Amino acid sequence: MAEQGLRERKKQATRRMIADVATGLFVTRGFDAVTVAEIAEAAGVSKMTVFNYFPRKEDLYLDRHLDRLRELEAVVRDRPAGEPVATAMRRYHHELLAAGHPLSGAIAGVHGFWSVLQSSPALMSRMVEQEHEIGDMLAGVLAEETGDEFSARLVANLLTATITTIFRTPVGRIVAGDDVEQVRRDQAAVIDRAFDVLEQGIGPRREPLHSDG
Amino acid sequence: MAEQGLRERKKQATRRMIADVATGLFVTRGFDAVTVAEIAEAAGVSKMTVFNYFPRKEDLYLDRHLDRLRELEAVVRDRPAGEPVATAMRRYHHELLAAGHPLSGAIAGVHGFWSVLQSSPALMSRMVEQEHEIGDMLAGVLAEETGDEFSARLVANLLTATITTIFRTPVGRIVAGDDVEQVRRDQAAVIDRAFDVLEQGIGPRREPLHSDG
DNA sequence: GAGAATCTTAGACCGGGTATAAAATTTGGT
DNA sequence: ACCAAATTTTATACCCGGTCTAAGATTCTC
Repeated sequence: MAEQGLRERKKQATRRMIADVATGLFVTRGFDAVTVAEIAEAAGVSKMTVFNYFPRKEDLYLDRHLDRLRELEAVVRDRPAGEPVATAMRRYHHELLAAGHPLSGAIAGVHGFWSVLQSSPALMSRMVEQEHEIGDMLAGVLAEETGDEFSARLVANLLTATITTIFRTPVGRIVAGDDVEQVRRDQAAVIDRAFDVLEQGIGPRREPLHSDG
Repeated sequence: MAEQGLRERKKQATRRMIADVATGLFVTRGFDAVTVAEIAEAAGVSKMTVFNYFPRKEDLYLDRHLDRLRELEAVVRDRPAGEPVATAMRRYHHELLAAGHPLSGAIAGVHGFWSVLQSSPALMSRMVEQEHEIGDMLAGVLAEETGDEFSARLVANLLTATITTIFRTPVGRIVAGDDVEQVRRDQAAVIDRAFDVLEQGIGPRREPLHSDG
């Protein structure tokens, strides 16, 4: 997989070049105001070639999805034996945050990224679809582990809801104008509160096991 | 709101007529194979008029969404004071099931409905969007009640995930060929299991407070 | 270097969706 | 019952995303 031929290397380069050109146009003029024909021309390539690499226009902007999907899959698959999924996911999100990763949502750059996203319903819709794909992936992995199709689906959907909430909360605050540093500091608590609710449920809080109140 | 003029009554009739004609064409020939121009012609109306009533083609098929949204909102808003949201939602879904309502998902008709839905990515995508709108509505109502924006969002997303799981589980089974009566009998347990997980979380099961076996 | 396999291209084409301005219809007042 | 204003419907032209096709260019394999 390391030693690729010239053809494969050219393809990867072309793919990245097209996505970069497109993203540049999107951030300066907005998603809807840029046509695929324009992108093709600016990238020195034909319209068909653009669609060759990116089946939908939206994929030109949301091209990191596959990487993220695979990473989340690895988080679940490679967790220590016996560890609950939620625990692994919680740890992973704390790591993302500590590393200042864009997907933590608590970073200055999200402003530009998100404003383009928000400006186009098609783009938002595609992102929701991608979140849904994450849910499908999780459901598949969990079903493999436990054999219980229904529980897997349920837990996967709850997990996905938690993850998207964790991501969108800081993004929303930063777009709303909150101080990025402050958002970043708060984010660890956001992660923990979200996973606490996921693990313990939204029902009325139960008294501790050996009640002494 | 009861006594409408002639104009308003005609509009409602036209709207329903167009949706019915469209649905008829969709179920016999598939969503993608029917063009909006065809629908307009079959309904004896111009293409522009179709788009006047239904902004997107997908809305011609998923035209019950607004009703459902308002009903779910009423479930939350009109629940007895002090009752947890999850309790109200659980009760509502049991009622849907007992009434044999299509939105319970456990009814013979879903087969046709769902196969059309599945045949078109655009339709599926639109439905996911609608589920998302339910989440937004719930988040809004809960935020009004508690004032805690973040918790509201989180709970709303978890609730939405639960609801969609409850709906899709029987639909999936019926489409897969399971006996409808059996699915219907199982559905009450599905609802309870789902809400139990929502209320108590996916974490390791805590021992009951005063264990009595 | 030849031929097979693959990638790119031009160009025509389809269908969803919008814009515009004119024609038809309902409304309310008299 | 008629007229004028408001609203709805219509025809038409148009844009853009996306697909199809067949031919041309490039890379691979032997």
